Amino acid sequence: MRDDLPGRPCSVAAALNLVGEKWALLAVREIAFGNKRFDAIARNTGAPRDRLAARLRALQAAGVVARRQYSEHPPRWEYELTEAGRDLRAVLRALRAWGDKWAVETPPAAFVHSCGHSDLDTALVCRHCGSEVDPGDLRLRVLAPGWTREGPVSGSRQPSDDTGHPAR
Amino acid sequence: MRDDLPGRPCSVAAALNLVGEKWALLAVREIAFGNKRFDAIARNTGAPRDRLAARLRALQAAGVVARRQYSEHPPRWEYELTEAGRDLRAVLRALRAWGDKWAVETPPAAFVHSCGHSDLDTALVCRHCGSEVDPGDLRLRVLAPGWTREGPVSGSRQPSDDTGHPAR
DNA sequence: CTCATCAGTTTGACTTTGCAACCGAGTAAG
DNA sequence: CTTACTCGGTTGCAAAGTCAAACTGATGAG
Repeated sequence: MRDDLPGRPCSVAAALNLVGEKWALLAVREIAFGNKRFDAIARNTGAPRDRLAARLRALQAAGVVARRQYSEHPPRWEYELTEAGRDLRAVLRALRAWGDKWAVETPPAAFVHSCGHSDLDTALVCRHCGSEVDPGDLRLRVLAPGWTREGPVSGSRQPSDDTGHPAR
Repeated sequence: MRDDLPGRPCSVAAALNLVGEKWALLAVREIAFGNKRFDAIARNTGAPRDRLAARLRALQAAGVVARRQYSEHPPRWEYELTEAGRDLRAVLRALRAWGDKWAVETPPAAFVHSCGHSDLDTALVCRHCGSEVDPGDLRLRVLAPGWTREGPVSGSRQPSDDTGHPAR
């Protein structure tokens, strides 16, 4: 949507630009739980109703949720996740795992995998070599022109420094 | 830290309470990249310096980053990730994957796994049964008393409704 | 002496948020 | 018919958060 984000060009920043506002991910959480109606989302997230209305509109514009009328005569709407919204469940899983470990004493909810074990415990596996991924085995490659891992190349101005003469 | 969060008791909400403020995760991203100094973080995230200072203090209080003096005489500090901060890289990976797919045209950065392939592609595998986890195979179990997947049990007041007589 | 670096803080304008009340369409009870 | 209630929001306003730019203060380089 917006490309004029400050700082390093980054998918994380771009993602947060769409779903990083307060209450946005919690609204997605509730819809993913199957609570699709405005009142239920407001009650279960605790978000102020006006903020929630604004967030749901933004999420709709970002293509994360869709608004659907499920009753004509008492005019009623519900929100559902688009494919992009369903993909956000991976982000919610990561946040839940981190929060279970570092932000709460005892987990207020848990996932059960169909294999039967009552507590989901997962490993991240590289599809190419089949081995579990250790964060230390990852090397970042910066593809954005004018940027390195350390920052912008030697103080050059990013926006439209196409004058040809060296910066500074 | 804070338990008086509004809405459903949830590790996702608790996690966002600690790292969900604007710029917090981008600061963690930069520190994870090895850019530990205040100026580098400010430049590479684009965050206003006052906000960044506030976020770094909050992250320090949350135990996500640590502030270390690396030079005495020109008094200089650097930030580094604690174990909790390093665990946040999983959240950043999930956000990056989502952003790569849904928030940008072409990824501005990519991870290379030590196995040699230039683009990281991972699968989530259940440690118990060894098979890849399909989000549809997950069932949520709500453990928090007084709450179900749908919301609080029949309109009962959450805080200290231990009177014994039914609500409403 | 002057300029630059680093790590912030201060200032003042602006934007977002939270809260409570309200609204309108429709349903339900008396 | 009147009153009350549900759903899905909107409105008004004060408080809180955010922004960009300038400033501070310690130090070191030329």
